[in-house]
Amino acid sequence: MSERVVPPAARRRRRPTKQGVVLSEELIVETALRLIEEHGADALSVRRLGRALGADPSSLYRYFRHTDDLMLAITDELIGRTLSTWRPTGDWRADLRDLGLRMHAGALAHPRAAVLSSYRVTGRVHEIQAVETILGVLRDAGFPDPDAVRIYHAFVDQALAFGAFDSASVALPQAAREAETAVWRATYARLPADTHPHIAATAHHLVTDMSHSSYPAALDLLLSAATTRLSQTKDKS
Amino acid sequence: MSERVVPPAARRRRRPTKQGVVLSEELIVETALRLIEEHGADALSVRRLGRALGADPSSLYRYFRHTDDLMLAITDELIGRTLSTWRPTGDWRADLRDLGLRMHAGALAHPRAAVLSSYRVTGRVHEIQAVETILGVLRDAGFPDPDAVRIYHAFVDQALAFGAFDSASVALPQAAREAETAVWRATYARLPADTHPHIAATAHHLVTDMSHSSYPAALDLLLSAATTRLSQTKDKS
DNA sequence: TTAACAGGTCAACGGTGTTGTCATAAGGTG
DNA sequence: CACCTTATGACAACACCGTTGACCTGTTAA
Repeated sequence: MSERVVPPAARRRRRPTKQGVVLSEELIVETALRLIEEHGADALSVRRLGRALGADPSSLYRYFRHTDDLMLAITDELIGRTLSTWRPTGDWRADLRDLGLRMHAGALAHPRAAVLSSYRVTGRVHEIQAVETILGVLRDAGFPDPDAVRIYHAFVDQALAFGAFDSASVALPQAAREAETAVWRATYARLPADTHPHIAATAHHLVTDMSHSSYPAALDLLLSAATTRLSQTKDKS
Repeated sequence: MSERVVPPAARRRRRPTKQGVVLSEELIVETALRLIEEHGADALSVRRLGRALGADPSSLYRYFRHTDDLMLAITDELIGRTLSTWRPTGDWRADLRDLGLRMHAGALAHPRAAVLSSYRVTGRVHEIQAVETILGVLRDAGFPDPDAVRIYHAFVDQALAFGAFDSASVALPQAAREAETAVWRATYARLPADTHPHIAATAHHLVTDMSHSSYPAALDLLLSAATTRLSQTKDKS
């Protein structure tokens, strides 16, 4: 029992399950994603996944050591989908802006999966490819290695963190989501100026601004700070 | 059974449990927090909490409708603690930096609660107080209202998003957490330079940098971009 | 042709949140 | 003081969960 998972390359004996399904890593990941999107993050359990696949739950342990392994495979699949259509143009700032917005949009397209997976380090192919590409964009732009790594880290984490953060709102039950947007109109917009002068003075801006994601603004702030830093670096040399 | 939770004000008959403990909402929240701190994030379950309190698990349902209710009560307690000791000094940039770091640290101190609650808008007193204060800091610094709101939004969401993001790693089962840090050493640091030149060139920086939170760096980038914007605004007037 | 074994199934273990039911002691009332 | 109401704790049960050891069988390579 010490090792029941066989590397994908060595898989050959593809016996169908009792219900006639031929399992594979891809099929399992695909089905898991569908399950999450259709029935919520809580719907993902080994038993339910087995049922959805037409296989005994324990069969899945031939493909994944534990649930966490499966989660990582799902995550990597999502990273791959996000990057598959992105191509850097040579303008580092525009490229990173585009990529950041894509990552954010990608998370929002699969909010329930994003909430579970955004913070994981997979060490799988798609992730490695992404790291290499982004680092390349920054180093080619002229950032010294320590800056490149620091900005890479902040950039990626910001995109992932906001992706998960905004996904969490989207994944909320509809009633709860509506209740939260109502708070800005019903509570904040009605605070009297004598007790809460700053909120009262900006109430109009708050109501319109708080209903959107702040990620684009945060991303632009990060990129403009990076631009400033790069020009300072070039002045010195 | 439609309503087994009695509002705190109406509680009078404080009968002790079999083991002699007198339950209360405060005691339960306190014990839950202690449990998380002492035995890790996974240690919080209704059954374990009941055991720690010396009460039957089902007794807790007299105080909280479900575990999520308990989670929110814990979160509310934490928000209060985080803000209670912070006082703005008049230096807007230093004040926001301090507050951001406090919010982030507060989340990390109770990761399991942070993950579940960071993205919620409560509209309660502590939250309103925080909004008013932060907006005041920005407007007093000289930011025009639209900028103040935009920067406020980005600042708060970034602190909360990174708080939840970094908490998620901390809340991971220990084995998974160790596996992730190992990935940087075992996988990324060993990629050959001919296939992954940028990773290979910065491997040393990656290994040291990726094991820390990037929030302080992201926070500084945001604040320095805001500073630049403020000076541009002042030039025009 | 046959032997090895990958990959499926089955049953079980110890955990989880949650609820219906019951017992009882606390507290108000006369 | 005695009585009645009921808040609140305890118990048992339900339906799940992830995971594993043992078993069985069809596929494949020799």
